[in-house]
Amino acid sequence: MSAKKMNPSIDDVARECIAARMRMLNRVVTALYDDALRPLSLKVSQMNILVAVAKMGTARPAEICQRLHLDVSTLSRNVERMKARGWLEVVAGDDARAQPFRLTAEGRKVLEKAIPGWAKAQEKATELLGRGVAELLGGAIGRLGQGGVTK
Amino acid sequence: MSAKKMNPSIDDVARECIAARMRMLNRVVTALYDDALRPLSLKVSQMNILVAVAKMGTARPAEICQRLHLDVSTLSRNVERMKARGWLEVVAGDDARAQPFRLTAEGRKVLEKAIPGWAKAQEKATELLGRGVAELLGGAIGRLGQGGVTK
DNA sequence: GACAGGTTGTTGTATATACAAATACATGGG
DNA sequence: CCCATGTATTTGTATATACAACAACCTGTC
Repeated sequence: MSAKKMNPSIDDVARECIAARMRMLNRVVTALYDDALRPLSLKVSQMNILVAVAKMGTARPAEICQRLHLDVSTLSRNVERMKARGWLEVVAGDDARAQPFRLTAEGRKVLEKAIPGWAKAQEKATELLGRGVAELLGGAIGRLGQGGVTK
Repeated sequence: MSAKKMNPSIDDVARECIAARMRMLNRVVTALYDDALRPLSLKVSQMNILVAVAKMGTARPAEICQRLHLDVSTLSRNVERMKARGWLEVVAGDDARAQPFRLTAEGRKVLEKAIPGWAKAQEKATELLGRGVAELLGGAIGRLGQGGVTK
């Protein structure tokens, strides 16, 4: 039926575009979590960074970016805001270029306070997306292989 | 195993967070399309709006926003840029508050020139996400029901 | 040990995004 | 007709995001 790879039409794009759907669901899902976290003035984007740093202990920007498929400049600005809030702190390393950082006590506290709200949003998201999509996302991420497609 | 709804830990968030996955893949997938469209100085975000307008003929901002689950203020800025590029034009309506617009000839031309690049990106995205993704995502979107969850 | 080339981050610029507040218009009740 | 209330959009502000250009630093080679 729909054009596979031969001259798709505008209608085909409208009907099939994966980016459009992905982006739309991203907006909806992000809003779900951001709403739940709003009382903490925390957004899910920042929470995800806090989680990554928590897991890594001390992390260099480049490492986080590779894990999250985030541009380094994006992370730079995000970290800037989170340092300003007192959630992250830089720790000197041997390589003077690197700016490795870790959670502060404040950062960990915020992260822990965020979990109940996260859980509520996660439930709603699971219900909305269904098991299939959740698995799909996990599978695709596995297939990315650190820095594959995007790099 | 992993905590269902009782006191999830930071590790649980790291392992399971749907928003994190969705946002990560959104970045990767968006980059796929944006790369393919770069020669046209077009981004997939704008292309999706052009497609929606093309399908609707003449569209009011609020309608598009409902379809795409986009905030009206977001659309307002996007449309502003696309009007400046000569891709969209406003058409007066009976309600003086409304700003219904449609594609210009230029807009349609750009959209059509974008399709081959789109098709290549779509192929890569399909490969990355697996067959049937579009349908899975579509299912979730169907479940949204115009303005449901987000509204 | 100096220089070339690579790596790590930050900064400039532009778009995408949303919330809140302001604006402009419409509409129904007196 | 006028006002109160509601609806459609824009504007102010802040974050998220990426690309390009730059700055700072490391490393291997001669």
